[in-house]
Amino acid sequence: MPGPRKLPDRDELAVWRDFVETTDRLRSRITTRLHDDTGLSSGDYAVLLALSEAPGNRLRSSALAAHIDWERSRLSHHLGRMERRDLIHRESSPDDSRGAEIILSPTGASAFHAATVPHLRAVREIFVDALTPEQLKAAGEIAAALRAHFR
Amino acid sequence: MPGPRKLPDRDELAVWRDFVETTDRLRSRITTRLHDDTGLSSGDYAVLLALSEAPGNRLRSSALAAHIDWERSRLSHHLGRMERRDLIHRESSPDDSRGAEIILSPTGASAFHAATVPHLRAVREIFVDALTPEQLKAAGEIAAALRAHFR
DNA sequence: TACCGCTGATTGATGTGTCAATTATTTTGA
DNA sequence: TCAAAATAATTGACACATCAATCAGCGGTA
Repeated sequence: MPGPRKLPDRDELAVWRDFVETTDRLRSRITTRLHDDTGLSSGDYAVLLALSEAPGNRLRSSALAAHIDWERSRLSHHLGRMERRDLIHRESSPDDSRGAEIILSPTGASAFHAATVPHLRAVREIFVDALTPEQLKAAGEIAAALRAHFR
Repeated sequence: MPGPRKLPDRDELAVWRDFVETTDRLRSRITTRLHDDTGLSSGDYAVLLALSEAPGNRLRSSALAAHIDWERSRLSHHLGRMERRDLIHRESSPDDSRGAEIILSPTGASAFHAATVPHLRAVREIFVDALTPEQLKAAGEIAAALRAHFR
């Protein structure tokens, strides 16, 4: 009687390879399309979306990081690049002078607004339209199962 | 009568966001685990796998790029880093002196062999074990549908 | 054979992600 | 009160991805 299987079998491994490779290309298609259409990276888009939804279009850096689930250092570097392009700017926080407030700039707001429709269109064309309603539902369930397994 | 929908609806968008975010984390978990367990990145692994399976453990750079479906420039940069770590080395091709032969080094071969079991174990634990057999099958079908849609 | 275009591969610039170390400020507690 | 611990954020170093530009060698053709 065999013990618990430790390694994936041939079929499971094939599904894994297909799945990673395909989801990788999927992301790459969408982000390339976003960049070509709008000049924004997916990181830019995530930051701008969060700021757009924030009251006053401003967030503490740590709150922003928590909201989009990024490491602080990643965010810091990214904000530096976005600030150079004038998409956001930074102010020091009045209540805690070690904190920084990130503010959506007019340039950033208009870039975001110009990006949203083309981006959503790309999501529909590249992702949603590729799947049947059942497959779309299954995709949601698979994502949920994987997340639940990330103890 | 409405024309063809152009944009995803609320539910479709929610599935999209869940799906990308989750597959992103999935990849990140697996690659972090691979790196921690073995010192290899997923790029390293892909290159070493291809060389291990090649006759004589060597491939023309262009053949390697085609095999793992990478841009040439990406591969060139990556091989430079791998060469510095002595995982591979390069020779100029005898028949066409523009060409480069990429050769698996002993260090590279043993790193790859030491990595394969831990890597497959991680794939099982993080991916395969998270899904029911039906979900795994659905994942394969979703990947196939997405790829088919990448005209 | 001498030129010109094509191909194989590398390079440099820039953007991105991660880790470890650092700086500045606030909080805690003896 | 004041030194140590905790917190907010940045920085530097490096790996990685993509794009455009470059370089060397091959091959066809006038």
